[in-house]
Amino acid sequence: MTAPVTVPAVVPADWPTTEAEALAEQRRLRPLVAARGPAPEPVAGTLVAGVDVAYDDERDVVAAAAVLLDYATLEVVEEATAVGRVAFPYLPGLLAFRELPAVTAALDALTRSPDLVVCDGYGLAHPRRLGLASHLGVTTGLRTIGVAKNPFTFAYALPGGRRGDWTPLLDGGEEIGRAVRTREGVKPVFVSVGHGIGLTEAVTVTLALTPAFRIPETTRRADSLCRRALAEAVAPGGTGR
DNA sequence: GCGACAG
DNA sequence: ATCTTGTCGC
Repeated sequence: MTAPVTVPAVVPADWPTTEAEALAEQRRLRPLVAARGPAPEPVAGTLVAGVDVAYDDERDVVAAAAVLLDYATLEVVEEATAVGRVAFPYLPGLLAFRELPAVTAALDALTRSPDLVVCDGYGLAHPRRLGLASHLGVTTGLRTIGVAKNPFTFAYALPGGRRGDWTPLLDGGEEIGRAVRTREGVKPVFVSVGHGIGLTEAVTVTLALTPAFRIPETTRRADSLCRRALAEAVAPGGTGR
C-alpha cells in the first residue's frame, strides 16, 4: 500500500446554506434511492471502502478519510484524505450536508472505485429516509450502507447475545434498519441500507467486516486515518490554511 | 411550548 | 463529533 494522498475538500458553490435548501435537496434525492441489490462477493479483487470525518470546530476545519479494503482479506489496499472548511452546521437529520463534501473528495482521490462504501451513520433509517449513506450513494452512484453506533430516535428491542443476532429498527411499524450484535457482550450497531443493496445483504456485509471488534474494520480504519489527517492539518506548519 | 436528536 | 487520566481486563 502506498502513502495516503491528501486533496483539498472544496464545498460546491451550489451547496445548501440554509435548512430549507437542505430539506429541498433531500426531497429531490429521496426518490432516487434503490433499497435492494446484492451483497459484494468476498473474493479477491472485491473492494470495500470505509469513510469517516473528524472536526476542529474551533478552526472550522474538517478532515475526511476514505480507506479501501480487500473484502476477502480485510487488508488495507489504499488510503486517501481530504481537508477543508466545514460545509454545514450539525443539525440532526441533515448530517450529510456537513460531511459529504469532504467525504466525496476523499473518495475521488482514490485511484480505484469501491464495490461498496460503508458509512458511519444512517442510510434509509432517517426521518425522511435519506441519511448520509443514502445521500452519498445517490450522488456518487456507489452502493452504500450505513452502520451507526446509536439508535437515533428509533425504537428497537435488544437482540440476542450472540454475534449475528439482530432485531428490527423501527420507525412506527416500519423496519428501517436492524440492530445487529457484532460481538458478544457489547452493544449492537445499527445497520441500514444506503443505496443499491438490500437490508439483509447490508447486515451480511456488516458481519463480514466485524471479525474482531464491534465496529466494522472499514470504519475503524477510516476513523483513525481522518483523525491523523486532522491533527496534521491543524498542526503548526500543516495545511490548516 | 419542551425535550430528543446519526456525527 | 469533542472535551479528557488512569485503570480494569484479556
